[in-house]
Amino acid sequence: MTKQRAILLSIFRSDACIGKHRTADEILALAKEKMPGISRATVYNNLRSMECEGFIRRITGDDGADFYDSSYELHGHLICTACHKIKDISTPTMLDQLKCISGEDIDSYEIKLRYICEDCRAALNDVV
Amino acid sequence: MTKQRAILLSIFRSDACIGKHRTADEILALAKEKMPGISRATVYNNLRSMECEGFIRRITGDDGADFYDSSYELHGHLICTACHKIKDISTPTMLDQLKCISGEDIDSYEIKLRYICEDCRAALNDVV
DNA sequence: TAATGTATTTAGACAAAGTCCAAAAAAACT
DNA sequence: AGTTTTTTTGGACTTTGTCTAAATACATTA
Repeated sequence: MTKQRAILLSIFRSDACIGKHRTADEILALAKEKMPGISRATVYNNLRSMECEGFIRRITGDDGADFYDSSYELHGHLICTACHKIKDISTPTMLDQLKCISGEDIDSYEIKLRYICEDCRAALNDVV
Repeated sequence: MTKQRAILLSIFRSDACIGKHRTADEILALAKEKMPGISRATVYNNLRSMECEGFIRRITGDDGADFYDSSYELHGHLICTACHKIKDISTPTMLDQLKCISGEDIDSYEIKLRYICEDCRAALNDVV
């Protein structure tokens, strides 16, 4: 266990990440607070291995950057198309259901739901 | 209607795209066959507007390039984690179900199912 | 704990995918 | 035809992430 990896693990266990969705660059910035000299490559390497090992989950972002999610529990994501904020949504029976629909042995899934969140809807109503 | 857009629309209606999943660069290459001087920016601009208008659907790729799908019918995608090929999967009742689960007015969704396809499974079995 | 071998980190170059810009061209409108 | 609006163009630029080889840190074995 290197110092760099320990820092990254602790970041994912901290309030900065629990229940949130961070880009690699945000994780890099958080890591630099604890270890200014940490290299971008190290952060990317570790994010990849932590993803493979199941510590974190990667969400492919709609435009550009991917996001990392500290929960590995399979779940969906609500994405507001106005403010781009992401919320988790629990989908406990989805895996079985998707296996059933597809007739395949699904290893994992990614579900993104696009909507306008309450805040943005309120803001739009104010304008109109 | 510009000539460039007409070409792009015809590409999406052709065998080169129906039932397939193409990257922007592949679309650019197909467009250049019909109009060698067409600009990359034009293809990207049109892909974006065609997506907004509902002619095509964008699938955010797992690594790097996004894919375009000529069917705008909401459906899921089976993605083989070995060969990266994409197959469509029909999900007719999913939108209602997701609205119900989330309690939100979902505009659209994206579902990616990760699995090992039949061909790759067979190839793996041969090795083992 | 010293020596050795293995794995990880580092900086920076590199690559891929896509965006942005201002000028030119084409299309649409009157 | 003349005017206005929209689209296209080429190329520079940005963002996100990968690669590489040398240096360092870690782990292991004695």
